[in-house]
Amino acid sequence: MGPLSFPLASRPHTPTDFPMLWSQTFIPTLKETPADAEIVSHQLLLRAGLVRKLTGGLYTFLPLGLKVLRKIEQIIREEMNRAGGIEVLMPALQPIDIWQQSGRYETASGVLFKVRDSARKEWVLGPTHEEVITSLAANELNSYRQLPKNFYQIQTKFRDEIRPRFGLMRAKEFLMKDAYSFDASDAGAMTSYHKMYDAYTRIFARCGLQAFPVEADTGVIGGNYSHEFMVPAETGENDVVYRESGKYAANIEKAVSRGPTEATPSESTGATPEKFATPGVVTIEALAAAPYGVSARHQVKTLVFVADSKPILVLIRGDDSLNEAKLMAKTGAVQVRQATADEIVELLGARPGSLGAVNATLKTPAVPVYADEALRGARGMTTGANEDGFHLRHVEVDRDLKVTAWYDLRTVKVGELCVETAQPLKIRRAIEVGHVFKLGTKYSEKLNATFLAEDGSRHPAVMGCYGIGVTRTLQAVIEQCNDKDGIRWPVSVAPFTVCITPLTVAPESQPMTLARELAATLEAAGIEVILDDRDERPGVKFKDSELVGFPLRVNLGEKSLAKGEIELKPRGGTLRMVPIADAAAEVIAWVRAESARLQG
RNA sequence: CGGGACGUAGCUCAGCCCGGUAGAGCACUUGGUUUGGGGCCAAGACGUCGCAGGUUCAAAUCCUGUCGUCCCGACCA
Repeated sequence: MGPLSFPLASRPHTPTDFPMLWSQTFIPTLKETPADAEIVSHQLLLRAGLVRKLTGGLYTFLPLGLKVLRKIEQIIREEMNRAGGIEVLMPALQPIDIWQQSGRYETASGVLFKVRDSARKEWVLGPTHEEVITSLAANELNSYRQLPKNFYQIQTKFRDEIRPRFGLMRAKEFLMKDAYSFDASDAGAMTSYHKMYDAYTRIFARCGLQAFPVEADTGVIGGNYSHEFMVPAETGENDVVYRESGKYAANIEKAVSRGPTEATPSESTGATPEKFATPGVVTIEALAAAPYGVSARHQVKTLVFVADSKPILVLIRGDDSLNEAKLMAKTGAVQVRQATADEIVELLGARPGSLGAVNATLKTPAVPVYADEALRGARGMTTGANEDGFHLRHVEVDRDLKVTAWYDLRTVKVGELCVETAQPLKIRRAIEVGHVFKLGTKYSEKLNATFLAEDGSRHPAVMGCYGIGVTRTLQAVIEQCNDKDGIRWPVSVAPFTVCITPLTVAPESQPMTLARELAATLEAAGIEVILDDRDERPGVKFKDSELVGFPLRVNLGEKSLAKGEIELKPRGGTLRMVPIADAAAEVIAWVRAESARLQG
């Protein structure tokens, strides 16, 4: 210790701070499953004493939950830094003017938490930070020489979720890593995008998560450069369309196929549209049933939407369902909602169930009609007559309807064929843990984030944004790594790697003495240890350590110690006896091997 | 915002239909016993039955309202 060494108010842990004693921290495990937790990861979050609910969508992180969160954060930091990210921290409280400038004060109003200060001035709690970072860039990034830059932060986000659910999965307040790249060119933006894509792949692998990139909806911004990182799980809120063998995978909002498995009728009868009575028939199913027997495939479903305040008609084959994300993306509409019954009657003169777009039956021929590609060339179709209780048959779409534009608007179904390979597609549920998105110049233009190029010309920076739900990732790990006994943490994110469990805890007893020595040795080797010093029966300690999910438990009991042995019990693995003298080395070797498996 | 379910001890729940002294298990406290997979025995503490109003001699129980929670849907940068 040199003359400049002095005790710091806050110093790193020293061996005297260790080991962490179970009795000295706070791990309130629950034997029974809390009634308001539906999915296994939410139940285990509560049962293992990681979090407690304050109220719907708001959670307190207890010591163990916080430790896991910090470990995930650290993995994210390391990989973001490795990929050239620069860490910053932006305010959660934001002025509304930048939101008005970007246009999202209106379009995002559904999720914006708004607050007022004592002067009654309005502010928003940030659900995301494009506006803030772009304001910074507008002031600070003025030359192509400063580009590219990729700023990131790990920070609390606020979203006024209509229905928070599943614990941390969808919360009103949650921890997010968000990053924003600024490039001088489109090509540069693509490079930044791919760097983040690769970083995300490594991050989730290091967290022990099986997460897969899938093509994602790009909404009004368009383009093909958006991927979501998905963790397969039945409890997820997303549907992913994928090909068993091969690379294609897409969010169902974006997914495409070669079309319906059964062809659209195209044989002409030569007949012209004929009105027939269908009293009380207001569903596809009813028209398909006796006595009408018009199969769903032979029907044209007519939907009325209000897109950016203007009514539109959307046509889908009767057995298909509309994909609203596609509708918004293809029409460029920012806000789309289904028309109300009153609006529909006003527009078409009939109530839902008898609607159609046959030109001759439209009161207002000027209303735009968007039709799904599957209806191209359709003949012999049946659709509503725009008169309650009547339908039209012998409808030929090309002849009888005026379609403003044809788009792919239908939702892909299981078994349809991959566009590229013609192999059948499958669908499964998944949890979205990350999203990479090439933004282009939408925000840099609106918030004036421009730079001077080498030739003196001024351009908006080309942006990308990249998010990881940190708290959601934590829960996704639990959702993927558990069994009937509890959580099975990957070593990389486990709150403690090793749980040392002396079966008698008298201070001078052999199990406790050896436990302390082993803990010190392991800590010196950089392994995080918790020592279960509680005076509980072995069964209680075993159950608790398995519920919480420490990767390796080391049992020190008088019986095996008498035989010169210590027991190693990997979580979910088999018990192994090792000589006392070899125990530390065996544990270190085990932890190194496990850690190596998770290095991305 | 629509549909459904539920609010009783720290937790899981019974009691409610058919109104009449507030219950069980787990957890907690004390004592004893036990000690390699959530022990056993005994004693104890813990409740304005979510809240407000109404009906009634009498309300956890019936009625109305309200707040909260969970699920399905709508919504979701």
